[in-house]
Parts: sequence; structure tokens; C-alpha cells
Amino acid sequence: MMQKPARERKRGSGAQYVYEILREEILDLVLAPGSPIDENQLAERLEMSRTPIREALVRLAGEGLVTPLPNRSTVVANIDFFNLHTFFDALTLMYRVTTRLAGEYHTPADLELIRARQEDFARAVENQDALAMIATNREFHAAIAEAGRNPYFTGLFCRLLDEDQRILRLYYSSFNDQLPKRYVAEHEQMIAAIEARDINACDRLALAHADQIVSQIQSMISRGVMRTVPLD
Amino acid sequence: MMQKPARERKRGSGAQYVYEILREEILDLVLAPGSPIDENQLAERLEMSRTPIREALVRLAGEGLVTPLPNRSTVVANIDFFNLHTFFDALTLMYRVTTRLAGEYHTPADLELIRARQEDFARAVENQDALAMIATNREFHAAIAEAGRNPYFTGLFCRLLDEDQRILRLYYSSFNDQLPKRYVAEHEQMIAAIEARDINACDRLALAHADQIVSQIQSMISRGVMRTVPLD
DNA sequence: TGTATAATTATTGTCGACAAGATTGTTGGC
DNA sequence: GCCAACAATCTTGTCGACAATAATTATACA
Repeated sequence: MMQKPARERKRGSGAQYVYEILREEILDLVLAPGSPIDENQLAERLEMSRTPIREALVRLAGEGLVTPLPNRSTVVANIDFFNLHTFFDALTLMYRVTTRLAGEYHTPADLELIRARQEDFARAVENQDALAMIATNREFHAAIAEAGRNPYFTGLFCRLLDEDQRILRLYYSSFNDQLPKRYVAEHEQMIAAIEARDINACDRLALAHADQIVSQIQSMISRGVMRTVPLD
Repeated sequence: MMQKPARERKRGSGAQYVYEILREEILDLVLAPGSPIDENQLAERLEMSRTPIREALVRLAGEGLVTPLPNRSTVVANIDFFNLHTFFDALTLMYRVTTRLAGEYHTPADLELIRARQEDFARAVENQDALAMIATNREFHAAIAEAGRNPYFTGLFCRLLDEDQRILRLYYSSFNDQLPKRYVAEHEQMIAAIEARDINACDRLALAHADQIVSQIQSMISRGVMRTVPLD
């Protein structure tokens, strides 16, 4: 028997919809790291059966955003503070590689998009909106990666940016210092290097930018300005 | 109503089982790139319902081994010969990074495992068994990556090695030249560099090794020794 | 005979149901 | 009063069923 659809959903959009909702809630820390995900409860909330929900969970597990415990509930992936250095290594390398490749392969249309993202970021900094800074910074670097045209690198990089976003959200209350303005300037330099197709400059600037971000996160952690309770 | 299980499978192993079977058949080209995967047929062959099969397909799609066409059948992922350079770029970088990190972080136990894998590879070369060479070479480099202890890099690297395996299998008939012996020697040098924790040597050797492999694949392609019909 | 449209079939996406296993609560023994 | 065995409950993994969509075949008309 057919279950009443809450709104007239199109066929095939169910699992996709659940995937997007869950992904967003995980990245925004609406769902706290480590908290269990109740399939039945979700099915009730989103007014569909467990099948598309399970499909979304399998996909999220593949991206490491969720950890399925066999015969036990699936939980939101924890942030591994003990192995952050592996995260920093990977993030730094991907910053460098994607920016280099952008310098090599970008088109005028790519540059336009990158500039638009940079404007979004600058506006967020102007408004001192920490949450918007996190999101727009992510989009800026994702746009650069896209211009590099290497799906293997963009895939890994976007995963790392996802994790970065979760970490930054944990600490975002201390995001209103003088650093963001420096990031705006560094972004501008990166754009210039990409446009000039100066690969060495791209690499150097991306490395410096990554080091900035890494040391900011490390300082946030050591100062212990962690949000203890997630949004909810 | 319960369907008869062909063999007494343990609960929770169904989807995992299908995933492993399909993954192996895709990497071994038993399932040709581009060929459609029939859920009903698979369900009949593996004697289970479509649910665990769909879960396996979703997982494989996440790893890029399979491409789901919306409201149409899922197909085995094609090999993109037009963008091979992005693949080579990523493979080369991951060879370098994982070998470097192995030089930095390996333990004696890691080295032991790497040496065992190298012996497997040498034996395959000795026997002129091209299929075994492909498999053991993969395991050798995966072991090095594991010693580097960075799950982000090992994750991407293993995906690349999977794709590499599919490409090599396409051309494996031309794998019985003088090159494999050179690979054995290069592997030995890499092991020595890792053991000596000589990061620069690790990087240099991995780069040279990667270049070898890339140019071998390119020459295979240009010489057009492609298998036209997959194993089946 | 060729093309456009309608009927038929096949396949996918989603559903409710149910059993195996895990979790929690209860009772009883020491 | 604390721990162990058992019972009750909840959750997950899998199943068969069914409707919506795509593919295929049949049919009508130019």
C-alpha cells in the first residue's frame, strides 16, 4: 500500500533528498559528532519509508560523514582529534595541488566564478559573520579546485573541506579576530597568481595559506574555545 | 515470508558479500566497463533479495566503480581514456606522498609486511604471470601507503590503484617484456630508502617509478595492444 | 513504407512486514 | 545491595509487493 507523500515528491528524489538534508545537518553540526541516527525517527520526520533513508546513510558512510556500527545504530562520524596531523597534511597538500592545477588549466569562466566566490567571502568578513565566512571560504577553494579539472583531487579536497567545516564550526566563536582580513588579502594574491599562470607562486601562496589555517585551528584547539554543546 | 538462503549466511553479511563479489568482478574485468548490471539477475544468482544488492551498488557508486543512471540500470564505470592525464597526475602524486610518509612513519612491522609483498611480486615476475604481477604490485604499494598512516591518502591511493588495475588488465598481454624486472629493482631501492628514512630518496624513487608506470601505460595504449573482449 | 502514437513489458524506487540480534529491564540468588 | 540469568522491547537487515518510469513492441495513419 502506498504511503501518503507529505508533499508531492518526484520519484527517485527520495534518497537524494534525505542525503542532502542529512549531509547539511552533519556539516552544520545540527547533528553532533558521535550522536546516533535513528532510522525510524528519520523516516517519520521526513515522511517516507526506511529504504531511501538507508540508502542515504550508505552514501554518507562512503564519504566518511557517518559510521555504521554493525547491527547497531549508525552514528555521526566523530572528529578524530588525535590524528589531526594527518588531516592537516592532506589538507595542505590539496590546497597546493588544486591551486597549482588551477593556475595551469583555468579558463576565463573559472576565474569569473572564483572572483565571485571571493566577493562572497569578503562580504562575510565585512559583516563579521563567522558562519558565512566558513561556508564562503569553502566555496572559494572548491571553485579553485574545479578550475584545476582533476576529479580525483577535487573529490578528496571537498571531503577535506567538509571535515574542515565541521572543525571550524566547533570553534567558530573565536573566528572574529584579525585573521579573516588577512585571508581576504591572501585570496587576492592567489587569484592573481592563478590568472598569471604562475605555478610556483600558486604553490607558494597556497602553502602559506594552508599553514595559516592549520595554525589557526591548532591555536583554537589549544586555547580550548570549544563549543561544548552543538546547535540544536 | 523468508526466502531460503543458499548457504547459511550470517545476518548482516549479505550486502557485504555482494559488495565484495561485485568489486572483484569489476576490477578483474569479468564485468566489462560500461556493461549494465541487472539487479534482478544478480538477486537470482546470489540467491538473495534486491535490497542488499542495491546497498552494494550504492557503495560501489560512491567509490566510482559503478555509475547509476537515474531510473535506468546501473552500469560498470567506464575507463575515461580522454582524461587519463588527470589519472596519471593523481597516481604519481600519491606514489610520492605515500612513499615519503612511509619513510617518515613506518614501523619494523610495516617493513616486514612490505618486504613480504615485494617477495610476492618478485615471484610473480619470476613466473611471468602478468595477472599476478598486477595484483601483487598493487598490494606492495598499498602496504607502503598503510605504513604512511594517513587514511586520506591511502583512501585516494587505493581508489587509484583500483583504476590502475582495470587499465593494466585491459593491456596485460603486453606485460611480459623486460620492464617487470626493472620494477623489482626499483621496489628494492624504495624499500631501502624507506628503511633509511631518507625522505628525499623516497620521493625521488617514487616519482621515477611512477613515471615508468605512466609511460608504460601510455606506450601500451599507443601501440594499441588492447584486449577487445573482456574475460567472461 | 516510414513515422507517430498507443499498448505492453521490464526495471527501478519505495513501501510495509518480519525475523535475527542487540538493548534494556526484571527477577532471583548470594 | 550487587551481579547474573532471563524476559521484554527495540532496532537493524532482509524480504516480497507494487507503482512510476523507461524501454519495447504493436498499431494507425500519411
